[in-house]
Amino acid sequence: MDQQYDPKLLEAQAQKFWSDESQFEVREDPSKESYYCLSMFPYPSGKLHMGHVRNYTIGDVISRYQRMLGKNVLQPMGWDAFGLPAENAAIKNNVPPAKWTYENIDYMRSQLKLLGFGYDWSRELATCKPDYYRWEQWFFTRLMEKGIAYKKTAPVNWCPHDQTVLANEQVVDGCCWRCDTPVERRELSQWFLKITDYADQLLDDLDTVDWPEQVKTMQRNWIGRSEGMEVEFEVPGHEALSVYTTRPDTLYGSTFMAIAAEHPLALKAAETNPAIAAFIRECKTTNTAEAALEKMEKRGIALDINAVNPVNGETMPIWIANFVLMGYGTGAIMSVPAHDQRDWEFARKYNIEIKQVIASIDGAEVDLEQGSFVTKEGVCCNSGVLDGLDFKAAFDKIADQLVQQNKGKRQVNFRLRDWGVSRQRYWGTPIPIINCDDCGAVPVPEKDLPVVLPEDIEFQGIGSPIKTMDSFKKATCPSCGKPAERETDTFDTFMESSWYYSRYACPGQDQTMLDARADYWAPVDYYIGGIEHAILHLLYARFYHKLMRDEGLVNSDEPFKRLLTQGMVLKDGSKMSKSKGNTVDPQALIDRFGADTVRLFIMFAAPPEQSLEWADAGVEGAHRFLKRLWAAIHDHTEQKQDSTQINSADLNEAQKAMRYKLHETIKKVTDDYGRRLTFNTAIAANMELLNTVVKFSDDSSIGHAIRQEVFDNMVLMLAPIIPHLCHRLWLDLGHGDVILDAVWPQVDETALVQDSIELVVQVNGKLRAKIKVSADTDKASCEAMAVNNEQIKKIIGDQIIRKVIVVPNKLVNIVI
RNA sequence: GCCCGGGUGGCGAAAUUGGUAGACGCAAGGGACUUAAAAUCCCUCGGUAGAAAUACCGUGCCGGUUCGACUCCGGCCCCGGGCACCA
Repeated sequence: MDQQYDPKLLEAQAQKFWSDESQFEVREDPSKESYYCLSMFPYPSGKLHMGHVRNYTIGDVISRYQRMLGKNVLQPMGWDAFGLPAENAAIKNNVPPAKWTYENIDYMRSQLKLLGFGYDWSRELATCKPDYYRWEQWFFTRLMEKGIAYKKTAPVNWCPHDQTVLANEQVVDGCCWRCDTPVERRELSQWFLKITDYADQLLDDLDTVDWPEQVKTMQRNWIGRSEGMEVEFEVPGHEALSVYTTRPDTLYGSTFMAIAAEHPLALKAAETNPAIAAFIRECKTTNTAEAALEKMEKRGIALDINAVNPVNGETMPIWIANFVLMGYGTGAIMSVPAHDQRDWEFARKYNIEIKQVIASIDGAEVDLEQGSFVTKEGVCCNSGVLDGLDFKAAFDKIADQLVQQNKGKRQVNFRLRDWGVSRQRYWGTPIPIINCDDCGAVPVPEKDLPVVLPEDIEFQGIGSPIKTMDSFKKATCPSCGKPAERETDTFDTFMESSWYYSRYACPGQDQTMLDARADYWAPVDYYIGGIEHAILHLLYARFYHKLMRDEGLVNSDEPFKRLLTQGMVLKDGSKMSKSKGNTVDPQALIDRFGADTVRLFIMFAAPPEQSLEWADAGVEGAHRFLKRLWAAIHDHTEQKQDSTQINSADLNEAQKAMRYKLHETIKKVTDDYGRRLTFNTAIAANMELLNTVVKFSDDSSIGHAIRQEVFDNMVLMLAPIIPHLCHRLWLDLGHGDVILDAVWPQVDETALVQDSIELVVQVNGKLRAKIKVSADTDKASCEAMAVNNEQIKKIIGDQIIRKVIVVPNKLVNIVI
């Protein structure tokens, strides 16, 4: 065995072995339990960052652990290759997005290989390749036929100077990031998927998945099911206004209506009122992002028309307000300033009546000078027939009355909005539509798919090049055969990332989107990725899975059985990012210390779900441990000894203690891997075990046998985390098999039997003494021994013992 | 603004079901080995007081429940993630 731990050599050897032997290529095998472990695939941005390293190390550790439990483990990798950064790079460096993307993929793939991740590379996919996105195009045409895909107008951020659509990210302080021109909101006709049709299923099926509760809560809140009423407000001389409210019990306190700038009533008023027209123009200068909308100053202008409150016939002014959007709901709301903070602020600003209709439950005075009174715990007042009723009773009473009078209906609403999938960009999947003057939007027939995105293009400044490319645009209507134009918008990249997990199961399949292999592997047993994807990506993928199920492509309801959301990698307290200039390049660390050190450190620094504070110095500590492990096993294997059976009955105290420590560690580490997923504590436990075994100086043949047992198990326990080193150490410890398929360590319960335990003695909850007692001493004896302990006697003195609490095998608390 | 998290030594963290706060590691200080350095090994290491034994204080802040609270409850402060066209 070599004297020095040489990670470069040893890692190259292990990786060559895995690759030559195709150790990670798997096939469907009905005789074995399958385990599909998936990490969120990366966007090929250039090179790996620490967040990737963390994500993929977690996935690799889980995969290797599951394999040691005897499962048929699939761990694939691919590239979320379409997206905005490629276009930005194209503009900046004058390189086609395709070329830039493929070069990044090549480099990042080589980095993943250096880190030793056990991927089945024969299944690799990139979403920008036609053999992938053709099925997405085909599926979209199926969704059109089913009416799930449809067209409507929706607002986008528009830069009037560059004449282009901007992503929210490209709007900085309300202005275009390139030319600083104030951004406008503009309505465009776009494709949508009816995710709202699946809102109930998406909500209900959350109960069936083993996900972190916080992620499920976020999704539930995002879907936002609410029970309320749609209420009609008459507007004399105009069409009635319909609004949705979850608080019909406050109708008597509604003192004004607010409508969106794009609302027909507003547009009509603008024709004759220049002030209103100007206000509407101003309203269009807000970003489409909800956060921006919520944070902006709330402003409005009154129309000279009134609505009629359906419960009491009172007239209410109608205002145009910049915080009401046409696209969400009906574009009109009823405002109750006394019991809604935003309405309160608006009413104060414009001197609108504030009328209290909910009284506090204990009758205490409500001060509406300071702010609104927002509660469901209260009873109605100033509300005619509702007076004295609580929320539920008032809701039911007014609902029944309005339904009877034909002025409203009960309605369940969702906050969730349909998924807009059109993007006015180049580097994405072409939407497979031909727009014909006579036939409208016609899907491209299956025989003509894929609609291939031209890759050999030049970026002429701003805007998608295919929008002006005749060779792409000119088409023949599949329906009537007349000249027509191909759709030049592309899909939202969330489309590609919504089904890639199932496509991994079907490599080489060029006849259908998915085949029977998808159901052997899917649903994914463990999905690992950043917490930043907790809502959008995961919700869209869940939706897509249900769409595929309803198309008969898969037979499960949910794509991801279990989910692990890893925390972010931080440096100096904030997220590592190029713009902040606080990135750490994993490559330099791999070059210097080897992949095992990087993997070990990143798993040791924090539990997976927690954010991880990067510390360069800690990496050296991880490297030091590997050197110590190498040296300890080296020392051990140098000593030639005959093999001896360990007979637990014949061991001396030190030998028993050593085996106790080993099996206690196996028990803890198995729990850490399998249930808790706290790899940091699993590593710490093995560090303790190493510290213990190097102090175990027993030259006897039994001592040697115990050391062999310790090292064998230690290497097995660490193999998923530091696979290269353990691959080598396993051979050096004399094993002829491959550690990848070795069986996970088993606890020897007889080694865990203890004669005596340490009992903690507290006085008034404070630790005052520790006493050694034989295991399973009964309560009364524990109490007697504690009270008679010299140390404890001194503390108690002549004070009276009021109570003694005994927790067997743990502690005694004496209350004086 | 709304939704979801987090806050423990000089630093990363541990304490799993309400039961010994700070395991493990980093940094720092002292020592051994060495011509020297690196590497390695040993010791100390939450704060205050003390030579020490020990005592008191200590898990963002304020209050509560409990024999006992980092852990449970109420109220605040600060930091992070998401908010539908970044991925």
